[in-house]
Amino acid sequence: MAGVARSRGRYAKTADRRTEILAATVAVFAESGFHGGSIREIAERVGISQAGLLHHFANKESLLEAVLSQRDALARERMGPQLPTGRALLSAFVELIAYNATTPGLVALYSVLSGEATGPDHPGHAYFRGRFGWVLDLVTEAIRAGQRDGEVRPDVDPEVAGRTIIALSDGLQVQWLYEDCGFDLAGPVKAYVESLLSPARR
Amino acid sequence: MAGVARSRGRYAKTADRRTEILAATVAVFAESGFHGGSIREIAERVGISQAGLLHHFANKESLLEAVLSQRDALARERMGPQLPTGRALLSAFVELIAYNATTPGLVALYSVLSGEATGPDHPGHAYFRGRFGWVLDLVTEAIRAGQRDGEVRPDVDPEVAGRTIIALSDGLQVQWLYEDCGFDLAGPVKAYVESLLSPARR
DNA sequence: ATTATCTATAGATCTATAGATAATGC
DNA sequence: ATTATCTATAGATCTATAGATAATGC
Repeated sequence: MAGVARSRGRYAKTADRRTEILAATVAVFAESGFHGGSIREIAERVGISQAGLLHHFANKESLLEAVLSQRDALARERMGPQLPTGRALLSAFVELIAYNATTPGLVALYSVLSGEATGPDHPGHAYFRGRFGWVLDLVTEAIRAGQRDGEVRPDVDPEVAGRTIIALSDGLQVQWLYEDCGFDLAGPVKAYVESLLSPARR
Repeated sequence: MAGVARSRGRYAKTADRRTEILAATVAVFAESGFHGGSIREIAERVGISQAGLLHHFANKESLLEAVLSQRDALARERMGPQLPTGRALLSAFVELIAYNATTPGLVALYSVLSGEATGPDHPGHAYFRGRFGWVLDLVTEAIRAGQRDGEVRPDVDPEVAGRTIIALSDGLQVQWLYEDCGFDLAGPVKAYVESLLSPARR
């Protein structure tokens, strides 16, 4: 369409500013949740005014979306371009939990928001619902593949074991936060995953 | 002390009113969390004014305390006066999860609040921290007792397995809420607990 | 006479916008 | 000239209190 002004684009410092804002958002939502945390608090930590922050993110929900998709991008980056399956995916899952233990802030963000967003009216509800769906499919399918290849014991129910791995990981992270990161987060997940493997392959 | 007026006590209807208020509080906190839910919303569901509600509970934190201790009282009532140990306690734990599946509102209350209260400044933080502590002790000790009696496999690490049972239960409840109660909540817990038992005793 | 409940409101947030000023970069 | 940031503030909550009225029960 004619008449649509082309914008000059963001200044050089903007990318860093947005990164600072997202880091503060993670911290505030991780401590207080979406409802409990305020834009003002986030702005204060960044050292700018609340209105200044809203120049970069239109509203509170944009902050939530940005913080959730940033977390996904980071995880995807860690996992590489294509996901493994079978036993290799289960190992990658365990390693991801071990990696999570190095970023307690992100663990808190995930635990607080996934609990808070359980209600259907929460702005993060659809995100987590979708996430639980595809993660379960991914893990369940990996177990099936592992069974076809003889890596995973044939008497394992793929869906039950898939749910167990995910629930165990999520539940442990909450425990870990209440215990001030005082135990090996990945240990129990590793132990459970190993119990699924065929004896010969362990 | 002299001069302390003795109060007449509550009216007959008060107990019921308080029960109604607590039921609405469970529903509201379960949907929106402590920060996201408002006293006004609770009062509205009961059909009284907000100030009328605050005649029965001094403030928002009192509502939280009341709702948490009510949940504990209910669980204690279900478990009976003295707790079992060993294999019997593990079975009781599985049955408790199966019972939880009949009260989705309480499951949501617990999941939302335990996630939200992960931050040390949340008014429910101390409660959940304490709760995670004693539940872990209880389950870990039961596994040790089970091993002494030959009910539980000797190669099981009691603390790791204890954490696993608790994390699995908590994580499953969150999954279950996102999937609209669409799977057998206790199933995976039962399967895991059985995997801990000595082969001869299964 | 005491408890239960209501209306009204103070005081504290909190989100988001309007409009002005400062900084950046074509 | 456009972007970034600020101050000021509107408008919507939300919690909790003050003080009045209605209901209950000694």
